Order: sequence, then C-alpha cells, then structure tokens
Amino acid sequence: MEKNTEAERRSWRQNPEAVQRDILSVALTEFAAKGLSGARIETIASRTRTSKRMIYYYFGDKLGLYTKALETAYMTVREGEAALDLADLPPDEALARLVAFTFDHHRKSADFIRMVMIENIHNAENLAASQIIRDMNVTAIEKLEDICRRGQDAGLFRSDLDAVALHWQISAASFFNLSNRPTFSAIFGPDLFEEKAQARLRAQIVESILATALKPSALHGIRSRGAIPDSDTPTE
Amino acid sequence: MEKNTEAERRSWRQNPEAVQRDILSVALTEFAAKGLSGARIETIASRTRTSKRMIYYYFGDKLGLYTKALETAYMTVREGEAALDLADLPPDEALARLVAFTFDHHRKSADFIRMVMIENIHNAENLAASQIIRDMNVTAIEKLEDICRRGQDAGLFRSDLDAVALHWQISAASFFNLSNRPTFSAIFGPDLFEEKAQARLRAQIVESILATALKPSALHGIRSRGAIPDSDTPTE
DNA sequence: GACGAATTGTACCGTGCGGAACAATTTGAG
DNA sequence: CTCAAATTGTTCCGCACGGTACAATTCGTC
Repeated sequence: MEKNTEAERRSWRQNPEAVQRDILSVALTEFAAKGLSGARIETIASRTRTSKRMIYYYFGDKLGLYTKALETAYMTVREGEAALDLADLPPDEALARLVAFTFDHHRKSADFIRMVMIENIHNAENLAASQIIRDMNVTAIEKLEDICRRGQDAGLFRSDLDAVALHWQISAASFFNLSNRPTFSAIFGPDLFEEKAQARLRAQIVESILATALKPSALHGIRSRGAIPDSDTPTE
Repeated sequence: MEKNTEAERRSWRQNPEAVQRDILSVALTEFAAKGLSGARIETIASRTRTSKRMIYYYFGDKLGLYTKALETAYMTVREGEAALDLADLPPDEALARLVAFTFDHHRKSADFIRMVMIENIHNAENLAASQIIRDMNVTAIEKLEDICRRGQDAGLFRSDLDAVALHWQISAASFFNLSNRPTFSAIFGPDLFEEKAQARLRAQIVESILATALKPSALHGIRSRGAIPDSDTPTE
C-alpha cells in the first residue's frame, strides 16, 4: 500500500499541448501583473501543474516565454475583435459601434492591456521582433479603413480623414481607460471607473470621435448616438 | 609626485544637496527607462559622481529612491504646467489652449510619462502612498474646473459637463501619444509621430474635445481653432 | 585644535533567481 | 520487443544585485 506511493510520485502521463497551454496561461497572468523583470520564473512554475524544467524545455528562456505570452495575448484579443461585423451598417453608425465596441472590449482585456504597457516600457523591442504580431495587426485596421471609405463616398465624412489617426484616437481613450486607471483613481478617486460613469465616458468618446470624422454639415444631433446598447459579446 | 595620488583618491569635498540631486536625476532616468525591478542600483550608482553607498545613505533602499524619483518627476511637470495662464481668455479659447498645451507639454515630459506608466504597472501603490503627490494633484485640475464653470455661465458649454471626465479625455490623448508610441509605431509605422502629423493630431483632439464641451448650438466653425500657434514654453 | 556629527570610501555578505546537468520515464515506430 | 526520440523529475550552480559592516574623512562649533 505504501510501496506504490513513490512509484506514483515518479510517474506521469505525457501531454505536451496541455502543458504548454498551462504554462502560457500562468505566464501571461504573471507577466501582465509584474512585468518582464518583475515576474519570477519560479513563481510561474509553482502556479503550474508542471515544473520549472518544462518552461525551459518548451520556451528556452525567460524572454522566449515572455514573447510567446505576448503573442498569446494579441491572438486572444484579435479573435474577440473579429466577431464584430459592421459591413451592413451605414458608415456613421458603424463608426459609433466600432468605438463603443473597442471601448468595451478593452475593458475586458486587462491582461492584454498590461502586456502592451510592458512592451511600451521596453520600447516594443519584443513586439517588433515578433513577425506573428506584425502580421496580425496588418488586418486590424482594415475594418476602420472600410468605414472611412464608405463614409467619404457617402459624403458624410471629412475628405481629409486619416484612418490611422482615427484609430489612434479611439485606442487612446479605450487604452488609457484601463492602463491609467490606478494612478488616475488614486488621484481623482474611483468614481469615474464605476459602471454608470463608464457608460457616460463611452458615450462621450463616441460623440467626440464622430465629431472628428463627420463633416461639419453632418454634425447635428449626434448626441443620441452615444446611447448604444451594451456590446453583445458575452462576458463569459 | 606620485605620493599624493592615493591621498587624492581618498579625499573629497562634502556637498549633500548636489549629491542627492545628482543621484535623483540619474535614478529618474534609469527608473523611467527600465522600470522599478528592471533598474539596477549599481548601474544608477555608476552613472553618478558618487557611490552606491550614498544612495543607501540618503534614500534607505531601492523603493525609497524610486519614490523620491517619482515625486521629482511629478514636481517638475507640475511646475511646467503652472506657467500657463488662461484666466483672461474666453472659455472656449481657454479650453482649446489648455488642450493644445497639455498635448505639447506631455511630449516634452517623456520621463514623467514613463514613471506614470511604471506606477500603473504597480497599481499606483507608491503613488498612493506619497502624500506629496496627492496634494500636488488636488490643484492640478482647478484650471480646467474654472474654464468649465466660466463656459457654462456664458451658456457656451454643456450644462452636464464634468471637469474630471474632460480631463480624462485630454489626458488620454496626450498620454497615449507618448506612452504607446513604441508599440503603435512598431505596428503602423512611425509616420504619425513626425512633426507634421503630430501637429495634425493636436488639432484633431483640440477640435474633438471642444465638440465634447461645447453646446451643439455653439458647435459651428470650430475647425479653425485647431490651428493654434506652438506653445510658447521654450524647449530649453 | 579638538570633538562629535554628518558624509563618504571600501570591502564584503546572503541569497534569490535564471539557467544547466544528468538521469529517469514515456511513447511511437518498426 | 527494441530502440531512439520526446518528455519530465531532481538537483545543483554561478553570480548578479540589493543591502550591510566598518572605517575613514570632512566640517561646524566651541
């Protein structure tokens, strides 16, 4: 009865994919929480069903693990974005939807946001080195470019509109809302980050970005457009 | 002739304030560049005119040094902001100026931005613990609140305008513009961060934020307001 | 010029942590 | 069954790096 204890302890079943997924999931959380140099490989290993040995076996070194975790974060978030279909909406409404969706989606992607923050601290060196991520983002802006083109063709949007500049503005609000929440609420209090205030902020930036995109002549009564129903993506 | 070499090596003049300033200046750069855990005390010491010993003598430990560096960053940036006087401008123009100034001022405060990024990675724990910083920021938003009140009294601004929410939006664009430059330009190219494009972005957010603040009835011809002369603060 | 407090120099310690060595077990192919 | 390749367990190393001990020098003050 006591004999097989030792044998059991030293026996295992192989399951490479599951092991790698397990490691990556833990690593992502840990890197997102502590940063590249702040995260501890041993801590990651301990939160895993396997050992530190496996991390080095599958990912080589700390940077290799970090890079894969970064790619995982990007992939997850891009998958979420792909679910959004705006092709059959009029351009102004499509843009409003896109902004509201981006705002909501960022709020649900805390780990991704934090990984991007960390990458920026490191001057995006690892991101720039990852061909996978660069490829993924080539298509990330296509949706917005399509909306811009349709809006201009319809005479609704300004003719000098730049999709990348617009994306910059949408990202800025949606990203900052999460990335700077700690300092912002430490200084100005947590009110702005409660549900009701967040809904108001969302309406505010939807409006504000429509004002950027629309021709002055089309700029009447955009107020109502802020009241967009909550994004239909389930929060699981 | 060779005798005093050893004596010289072991002799020095005291200058506590200069030593502390020297250390803080180097530490700020180093922490801003590498993060709290990424920065090396020994590296900081080596870039200093003094030794590692002095860092521990004056600042106790790594976190003490980091906290002081953070406070220094805040103080420097707030001093820069204090130079701006908008009291005798009409509220809409004052707001436009404030936005443009904030955008420009952030661009010149790279170290400050990076320190705030790092604080956010650490959930603002050190910032929240610093009474000095909390006090400094109580007055940081007063300028904007004054503009809002004047704008509402004049019937120009929306009556439900929230100064903190407006500040959030201004900060988001100005902050993101620096904080996420590495990842953004790694993905979409560096064009958006060259002088001409930056001037356009600045005009874009000035407009966009005026659209948030102004009553719809006052929302005509704000286009021109984007063209604000470069901030008069010398870049030294 | 002597004495104590404030500064600074030098040398060192403890250990946390990234990583490697080496051996054992499992699995699939033939 | 055999054997090599893939996967995992165990154990330890090297050293970078935060922090300290102890001594020396400087400086104000009386």
